[in-house]
Amino acid sequence: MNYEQSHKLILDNVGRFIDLTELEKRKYISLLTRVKVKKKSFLMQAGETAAYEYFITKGCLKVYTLDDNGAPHISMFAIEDYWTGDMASFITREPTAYFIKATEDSELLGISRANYQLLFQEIPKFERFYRILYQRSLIAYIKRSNHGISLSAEERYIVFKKNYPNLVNRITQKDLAAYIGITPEFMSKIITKVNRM
Amino acid sequence: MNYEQSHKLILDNVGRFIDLTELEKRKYISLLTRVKVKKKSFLMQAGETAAYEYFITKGCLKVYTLDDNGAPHISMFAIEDYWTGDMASFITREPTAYFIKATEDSELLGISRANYQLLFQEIPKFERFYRILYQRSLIAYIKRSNHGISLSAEERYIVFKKNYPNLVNRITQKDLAAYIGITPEFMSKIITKVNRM
DNA sequence: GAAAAAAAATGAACTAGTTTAAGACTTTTA
DNA sequence: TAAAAGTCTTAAACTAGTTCATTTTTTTTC
Repeated sequence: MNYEQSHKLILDNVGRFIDLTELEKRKYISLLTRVKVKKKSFLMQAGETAAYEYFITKGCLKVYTLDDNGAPHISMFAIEDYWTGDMASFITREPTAYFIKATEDSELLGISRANYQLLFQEIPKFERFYRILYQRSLIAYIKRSNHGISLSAEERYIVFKKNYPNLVNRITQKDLAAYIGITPEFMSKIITKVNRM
Repeated sequence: MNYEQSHKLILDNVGRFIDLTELEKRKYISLLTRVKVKKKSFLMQAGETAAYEYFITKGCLKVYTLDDNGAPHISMFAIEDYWTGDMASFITREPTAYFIKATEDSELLGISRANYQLLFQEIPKFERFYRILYQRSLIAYIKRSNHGISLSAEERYIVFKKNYPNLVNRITQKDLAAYIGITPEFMSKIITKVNRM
């Protein structure tokens, strides 16, 4: 994927909520850093401070923590046209607890902490963009945090499959289990059962 | 609680992220509606469209859904100095799935959908206020949605008690169970066990 | 302040999800 | 392209959390 294509993708994404002039578009693009991550390599590791927030132009990554027993808990899969990073660490500068690892060869556009602040000074419209982006993410997370607590594992799997039908085929069952919050063994049973229905 | 006190509370809350002139403060206050809710009565019920977003100046409310079996799942407790409502319904105008019920006599300041939009036109600084408010809420919800999936009920209780030490004594064990995502019977066992430790 | 209603505690029988282990299948790497 | 490493499946024994039923304690209401 070339520069022009990836810039078009991010400008389209931003364009859903705010209108930018040509000059503003060029200014915005100039604040972004292009990043490539090979499959199985890390974009971020626990202990680091998150220096960037990322927009994915190609590929797929998993964002996860390791619990006290060393078991992974995936908090999101990030694919093309999605944003990722650890916002808590990005904002507070405290070390992150997350790993972000590419599950496919991926390409991203990153914005550094300094440029993120600069962006609001130079193009205040971006306060609105992020206000709306965070508002929508919040709605999605409120739903997910309720589902996590009130649905059974089987129901969580059915909801995930319905919401992200394409993603199911791009990730391993093991990773899906770490996202749903169950063991790979039980994930295998659920999939067998649900497909039989 | 009189008008002046409740206005001071909300202006202090807003003042954490943006600075307003006296004129802007008066303008903002003029866009708000004062609401009182008696203990056990509803601020919102499933099926309605959320017409307001609320700031609580006094009291405590629970935000919950009822599942297919009629069992309640509490998604948040809202107390003084917190914001509540159903943002999804407020934004999309779709009917809400939530009930919001006062667990104590409560007082709130509401902003209507029309005034919320007007606010951004009249005082664009509020894009920034909400950008930061939503960003922080998002960080909290990401954490909660991960905890819901990766921690045991006992751990979720310990985390809740640590994060909201005062709230624990203001709500019933039954409501806490509906928040933690377990039965009241198991909640009772966990509390007995944790207090024994 | 007595009666009624709701919340909390306890226990026994049950179910959803875990653990451990082993074999079959797939993907990666040299 | 063979070997190694990782993923998926299956099954038996286990644990966290549920369900149902009963009693005690606390709160609400008139």
